[in-house]
Amino acid sequence: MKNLATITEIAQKLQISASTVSRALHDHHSIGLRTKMRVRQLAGELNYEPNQAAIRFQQRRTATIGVILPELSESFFSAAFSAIEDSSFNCNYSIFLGQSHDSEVKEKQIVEAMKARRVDGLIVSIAKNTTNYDHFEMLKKYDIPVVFFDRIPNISDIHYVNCNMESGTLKAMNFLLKSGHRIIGMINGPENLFASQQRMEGYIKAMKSHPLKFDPSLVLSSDLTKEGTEKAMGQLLSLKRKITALIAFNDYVALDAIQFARERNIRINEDITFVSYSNMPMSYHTACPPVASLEQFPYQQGEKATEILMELLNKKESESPIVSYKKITLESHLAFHKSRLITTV
Amino acid sequence: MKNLATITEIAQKLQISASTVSRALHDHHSIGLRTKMRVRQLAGELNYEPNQAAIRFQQRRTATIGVILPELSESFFSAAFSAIEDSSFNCNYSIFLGQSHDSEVKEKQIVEAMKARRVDGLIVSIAKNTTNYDHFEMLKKYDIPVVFFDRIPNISDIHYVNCNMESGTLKAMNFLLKSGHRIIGMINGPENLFASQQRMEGYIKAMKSHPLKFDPSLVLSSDLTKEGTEKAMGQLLSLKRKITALIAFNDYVALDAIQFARERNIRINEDITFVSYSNMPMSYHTACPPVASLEQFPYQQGEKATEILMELLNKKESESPIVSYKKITLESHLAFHKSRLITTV
DNA sequence: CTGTTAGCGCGTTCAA
DNA sequence: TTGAACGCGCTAACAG
Repeated sequence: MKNLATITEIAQKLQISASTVSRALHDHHSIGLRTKMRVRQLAGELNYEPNQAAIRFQQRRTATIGVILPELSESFFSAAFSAIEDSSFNCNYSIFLGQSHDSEVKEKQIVEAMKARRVDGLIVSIAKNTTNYDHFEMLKKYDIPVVFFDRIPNISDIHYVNCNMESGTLKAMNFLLKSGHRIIGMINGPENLFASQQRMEGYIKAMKSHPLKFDPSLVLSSDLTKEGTEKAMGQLLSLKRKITALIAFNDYVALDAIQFARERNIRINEDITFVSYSNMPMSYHTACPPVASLEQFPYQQGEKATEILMELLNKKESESPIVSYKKITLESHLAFHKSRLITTV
Repeated sequence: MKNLATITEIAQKLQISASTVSRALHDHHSIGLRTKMRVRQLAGELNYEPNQAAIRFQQRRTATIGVILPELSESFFSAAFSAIEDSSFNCNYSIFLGQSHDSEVKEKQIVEAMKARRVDGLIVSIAKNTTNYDHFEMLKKYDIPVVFFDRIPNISDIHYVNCNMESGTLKAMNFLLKSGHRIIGMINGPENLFASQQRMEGYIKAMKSHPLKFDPSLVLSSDLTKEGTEKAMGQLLSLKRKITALIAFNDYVALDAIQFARERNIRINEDITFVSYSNMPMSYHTACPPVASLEQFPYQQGEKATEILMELLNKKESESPIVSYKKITLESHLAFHKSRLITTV
């Protein structure tokens, strides 16, 4: 059984030609019912399965998409991946997955590897420090479409899916402002991320529209490491203007900031109210979760990204030139942790 | 640039044969230095890259391994995957990843898809309810080696890497017994999992060797859902013999059990001391983590599994028959959460 | 309705 | 040191 049956083998045994067998198996209209039956019968007996390697080689497509993510251990990304996996499974696409671990160098290596593998298309959430996009631009020459999601480059000629972090931040800010907070700190992410820029804009707009003065010293940025967050938090706490609320780049940053604050005997969500992004499920079990977190719909983002990519791949087949870039932006929404049964502190 | 350069193209431009080009690029000894240089020069100019689809088709190998896991959102599995990814990247293998989401049906589908894709080998951690292993057995006929890790079937003719959960449980039990606990409950996992059976054995051995009577009513099993765990926990709490310690199948089960207990005003790690398995990093931020958790070394398991698979794939090439099954068992070790700075309750 | 032929890109004999 | 020929398994254009 080691040597799998081939179309030629079936053809020989049946004393017909390989192409007839091929057509029979594909239910081609011009094949006689009798022949079809015979072919299928034998194919079944021999346990025939098409050699996809041969087909893909011949068709010049791999029916494979590459997915590049920063970190699977972050629940946002594992959820997004699940969506991509499910969607592409339905379309009979397989997935090559690579983690950049937030390194631009690794990201480039993965892109190279995927290009060499001739993936049909790519779905990407960029590393936190990626500032140069040549490795993606280069793919255009090879006709490999790229769809970005969530962590998207701040350039215009790309396809993407993301969440509107500006309006999201506005929602978070309005909630805090309505609760009476006036001195609101922010630990933002790396400045090159579009999502960071949007958070900043949202922050500024909220302050100005209230209207309050925008104090730039209240907005710091973390490199998303524990140390980076602690440094930012330390700086914020040492300001003369004492913050009564803090917006953190995401739930992981919030966790680090909260722990840092607790170690300094700050009462979480009393002395300082915390709000963050990404609404990870684990927050439910966490000692002191932020009061609220902006839901960013990882599953939906993954689904949409796959959808767009599939569209692009179909267009490619029909040879019509790509006219425009697909851009989808979801509205995030503020999720409160009221469901928590356990109150701590 | 859409049409990539081929070996034939280079050959034509250089007025030599394709095979010469092929050999030149492979640094074959029998090619003249001059020809080699010319070929490489032009290959560089044309941005030639070998068409891996063609090569793999011709070599009858895909240089791809399939990885099947229950859930990427569990940190144990995302860590293990990272290891597999890193290791196989170094060996120039790509990875098809599929999540079973703990469904036996989905698992079978993925195996089918991977077989159709002709992966060279498979690394698998089985779904919690998988009791029938035919879909893996069947792969032997196709000469596709499978290496299991962590969640392994309880059958003998397989390759695997796992942690010794019997001795691990012994360690956990001895810790509890030394601390004075006599009535120790256990919420185990599904009984078909070998790891569950090992936990049970460890539990019994610890009790008997102490010596104490083994009370079967103290050991329940959860289907690993929140509801399943709560049901088990409810049953344990309603026993006449009141437990003072509990061993949970893993940190997620522990989280659910702990929350259930808190809702009933049980003081965690005072009224009941919790110990669990898998030592997930997030426990650090958790409201009431178990006192200790057995480290199961996901990264090492992933590494070892890949190593074994690579060995098998090399052997396959050299046509020597597989004589024995590779089995690696790591010793787990009890990790205490003393590093936690935050004490709750 | 079916067979013949050709070719996808590459590596690998065998011959020169 | 090089070239010609072949085949991997399949599909598709062309020819009956």
